[in-house]
Amino acid sequence: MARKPVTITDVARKARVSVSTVSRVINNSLPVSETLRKRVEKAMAELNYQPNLMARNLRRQSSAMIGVIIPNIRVPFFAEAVRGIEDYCFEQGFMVYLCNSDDDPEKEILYAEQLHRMRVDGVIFVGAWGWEHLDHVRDLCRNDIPVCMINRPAEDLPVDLVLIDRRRGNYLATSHLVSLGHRRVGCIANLSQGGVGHEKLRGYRQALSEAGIPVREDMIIETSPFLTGGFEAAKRLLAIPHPPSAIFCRSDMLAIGAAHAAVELGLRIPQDLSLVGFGDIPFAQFYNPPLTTVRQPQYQMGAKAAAMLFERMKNHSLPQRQAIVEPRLIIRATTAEPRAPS
Amino acid sequence: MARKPVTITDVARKARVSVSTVSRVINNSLPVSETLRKRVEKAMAELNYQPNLMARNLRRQSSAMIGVIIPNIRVPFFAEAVRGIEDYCFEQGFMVYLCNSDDDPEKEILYAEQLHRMRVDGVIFVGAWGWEHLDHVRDLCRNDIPVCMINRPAEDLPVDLVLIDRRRGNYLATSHLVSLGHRRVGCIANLSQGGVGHEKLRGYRQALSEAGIPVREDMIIETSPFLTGGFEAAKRLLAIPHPPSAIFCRSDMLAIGAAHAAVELGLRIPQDLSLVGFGDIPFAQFYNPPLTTVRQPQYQMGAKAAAMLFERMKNHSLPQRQAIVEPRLIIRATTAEPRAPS
DNA sequence: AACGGTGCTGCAAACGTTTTCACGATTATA
DNA sequence: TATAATCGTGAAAACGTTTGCAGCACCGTT
Repeated sequence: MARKPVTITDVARKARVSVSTVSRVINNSLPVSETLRKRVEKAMAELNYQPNLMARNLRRQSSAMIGVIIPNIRVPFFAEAVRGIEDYCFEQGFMVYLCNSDDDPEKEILYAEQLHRMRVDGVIFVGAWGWEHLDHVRDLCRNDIPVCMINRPAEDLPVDLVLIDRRRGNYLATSHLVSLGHRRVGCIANLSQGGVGHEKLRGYRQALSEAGIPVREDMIIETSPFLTGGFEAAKRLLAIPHPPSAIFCRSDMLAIGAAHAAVELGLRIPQDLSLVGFGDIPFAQFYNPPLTTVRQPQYQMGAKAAAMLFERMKNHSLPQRQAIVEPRLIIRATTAEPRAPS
Repeated sequence: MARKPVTITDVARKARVSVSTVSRVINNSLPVSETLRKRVEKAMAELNYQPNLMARNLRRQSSAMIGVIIPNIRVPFFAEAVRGIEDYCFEQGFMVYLCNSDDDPEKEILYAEQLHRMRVDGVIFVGAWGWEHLDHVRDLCRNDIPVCMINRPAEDLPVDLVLIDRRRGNYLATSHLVSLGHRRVGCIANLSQGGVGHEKLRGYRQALSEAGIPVREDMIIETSPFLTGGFEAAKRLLAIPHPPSAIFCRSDMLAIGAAHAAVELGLRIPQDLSLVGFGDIPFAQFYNPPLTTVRQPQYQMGAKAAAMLFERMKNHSLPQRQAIVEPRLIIRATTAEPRAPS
């Protein structure tokens, strides 16, 4: 029962060498004779010594740790991206500190500060929240902490960006629906993606316009980014007279929520209602029927972000860089021609 | 552009006081006159000072941080439990350090060591892996680091346990199926739950026995804990002559994978095949058709574990304690009477 | 035989905090 | 009026590492 944690000094004493020597064999930073090395290793093993990282990092002025701020780990997209980041960092011998902001700017700011206090070597923000709240990011930059963002704008700050071409994704999804013959296609978007104004849903609007279909604003609904959000939005959408025969949902979670609503209303998918999601989360393929969706290479985006962050950690004075990844339409079984072509 | 991070000394100099005074206003540990306090606060704000946690923790000999080791954040059950832990810790002003072991004992050991090196104030293990690999846990105990485990045995170590009554859950699920009239009830379990030997699936076996149905070992399949695992297992199960008319899956992920296999085989759910899962993850309710399952209060289990850990942190010499939570059967739409009663 | 490497080693100074201790000034008590 | 308690403050010693510097022994040159 070790009451007091064992320190490097204990090891040194036990091995009858100086602490410097112990330190050197731990990090093998400088050569040390075979005899002493053996003695030290033996002592470390016997004492079950684990170096104190707080002390080491304090001295080294670096934490070998990066912070990741996400809205919510429960959302599969974020979980996936996090794994991409993590796996990359793990290979580099870095650890990642994960923070759930719950889509709450207050919490995000709090965590950003906390990461600063921990003196992490870099921070990755993923998704949600937009340009309104950048002060805390600016603070990080001012303190020379490298930052990278996934799917999130950052004005002119010297931070790296990994983005999916959302407009193209929206376009792909919508034009798939109109090419099937749909004329009334609705859209469900979540609020936290920074507004739904004209320039935001451009891909959707463009696909409709190209087909000569006027955009109906009452068929565009904003909602919360969860299953229930999609559920409620779809209920509303399907309640209007001459409801849409197809709905494009800006995330798979929303699409699945919407599907649930449709089934509850006695509609069959895809015969009575076509649905396309966004993301291609693991569940999408296994949904019944399997979900047509726009694939977003989440894991890769995470890994890419980590890679860019590391580059910036090596050279702090890089200008802003962007990596834009291409979405891909995955046609499965929730889309079909409309029943009675309208 | 602050090249060198600002320290407490900088603040002290700027406010023309000693570092001790600054420290005291930060933590308000001791009274300090109004004038000085004002000066210090002003200086801190102007310099955008953030205390260095590595230094503080080193000095304080505590990190205000706990570690959580889970198999995989992508599995909704774990994500949910993590949130329970996190929210509790957040209230207590603690941070949590999250580690994905990927069900790899090597990685788990590595992370346990890392947490030890970081001198976290406690560790929570959740799920997976069993009694074979407890050495690293034992190490933590020996070094007086409090430990709590969720859904995982721990022999006689002085660690707290939060368990769901799995046997009862299995029993509930299976007897629901037999009470509907099913006589050929299969079972899909994941490997990592520590063997499937006789005592392990007791609830399932008991429910069958009570109904006078012999247990058929060829209708019990072990597989990987992912969607694909359930998919493949179900394919095998449904390929045997006189296949089961109902399958109990020991997790919702498995059940959804299995459902996918059934649909692919042209079977309708629940008419041709009844399915019950375990966990009641958020998706279960939104699956099509909504999944009958055994609810496991994941979030609460996480929160409970955190609470027990904190108690142990206050008093390190507690004996082992257990909290056992009750499962509940949630009947939805994937279970029905068998088509042709067999 | 004196000299410049070279290879290991230990001493001691950081790293940025918190906290014990002592000290002077003020106020309360005898 | 002396003495004791109280209050606010600063100096300095930790906390457990890493690392620059210096020393010492040994080696191979001149």
